[in-house]
Amino acid sequence: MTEFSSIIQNVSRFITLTKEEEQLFTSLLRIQKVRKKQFIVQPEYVCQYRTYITTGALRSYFVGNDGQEYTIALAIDDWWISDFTSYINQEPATLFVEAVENSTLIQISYQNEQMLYEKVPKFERFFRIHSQRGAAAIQKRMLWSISKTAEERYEEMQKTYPQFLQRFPQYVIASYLGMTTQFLSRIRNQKLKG
Amino acid sequence: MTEFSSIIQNVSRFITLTKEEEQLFTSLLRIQKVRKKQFIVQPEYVCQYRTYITTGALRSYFVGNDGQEYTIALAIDDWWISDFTSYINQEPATLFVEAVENSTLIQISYQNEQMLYEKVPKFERFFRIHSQRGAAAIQKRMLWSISKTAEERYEEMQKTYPQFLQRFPQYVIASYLGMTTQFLSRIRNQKLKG
DNA sequence: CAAAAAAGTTAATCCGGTTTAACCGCTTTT
DNA sequence: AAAAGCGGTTAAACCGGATTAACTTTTTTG
Repeated sequence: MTEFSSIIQNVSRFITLTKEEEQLFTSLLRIQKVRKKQFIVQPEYVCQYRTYITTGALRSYFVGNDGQEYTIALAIDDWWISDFTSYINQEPATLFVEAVENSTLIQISYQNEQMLYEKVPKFERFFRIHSQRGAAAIQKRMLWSISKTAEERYEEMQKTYPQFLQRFPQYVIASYLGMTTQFLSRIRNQKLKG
Repeated sequence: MTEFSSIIQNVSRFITLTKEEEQLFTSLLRIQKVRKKQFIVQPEYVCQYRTYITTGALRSYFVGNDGQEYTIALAIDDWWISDFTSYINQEPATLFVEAVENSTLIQISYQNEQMLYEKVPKFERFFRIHSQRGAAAIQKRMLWSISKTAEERYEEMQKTYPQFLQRFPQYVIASYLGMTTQFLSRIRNQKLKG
């Protein structure tokens, strides 16, 4: 039972590791504590790490020319987060990734990930499956964002990720769901009444 | 120079294959010709194949309860397409995948793909990178769909994939861009004027 | 603990894009 | 060659959700 047991469990959903492989893997990781409101990725800097959340809550978001925030991803305990586009292409980020709560993270650097693939090729499989699932999730979200009303999107979130509604402030939820805080407030209110 | 040379080139962007590996790979593929308007995936049937387009044009789309079509993906020569969610989880599809032109496809079945991973683990890497890029592309599209106006989305498409505007009919483009054909028509018209 | 800043609510007004509907080519079918 | 069907255009009426703005509540900070 170490500080790495949760990430090893997470990885073990898709691949099986020997003790030696586990050790090699964890030797390439670093533990990072961040405080609420701290950024781990900022636009124009290359995203250096793939990040796993041991405990806490983070979000990634984009800021448009008009200053409006668009939340791309929400993540809590046992989820992964990053500006993946920046990370995989090792190019400047376009997103912020910000801690919404004080959090404990486990990170792997791009260099170490490449080394990991060489030494334990199984991880190609892990991240393949992980990326495929991620792509499916984003696609579903896109489909919802273009085909459902604001109210339906809110209801879906209530049903699928009720924990998120507790842990993220309203303005974050609203920007994740693609609506204004005012409109979200109206929806919540008329659901209480109606 | 075989019927498989284009797919091998495509795969060789990310991994290097020996002659034997190439042969093993192509032995697991099948070639499929489809005519315009034919479906290769339909809702409720499990998507059996990952599909590479040698030549032609296809699209995947979702039909809402109201009967409205939402185009998820457009693909032409040298692109991959599927209902990936259905394929990777081997669960019933929610999308249609339809040929927009007479097309020549190369397909790998789910079973054969698993066998390929066993015999040539490099393909884990290929599909990892492929999925990561796919996820990045969908994410960008989602960001555009929530943060840009209909006109900006059309202009972006004009800039990024001008070929698509030639090969897909207007109503497909409109549903890909998340607007009505009427509104797309208006945009195109007022851009001509001025 | 007070003051200031951030988060959330409520309501009036406004607008980007949909809906509805009529019409015009072009293909396809018979 | 007529009929039918599909893809595309145009325009009026309409609506979901944004904008603006004033206010209340909660959280953060000195």
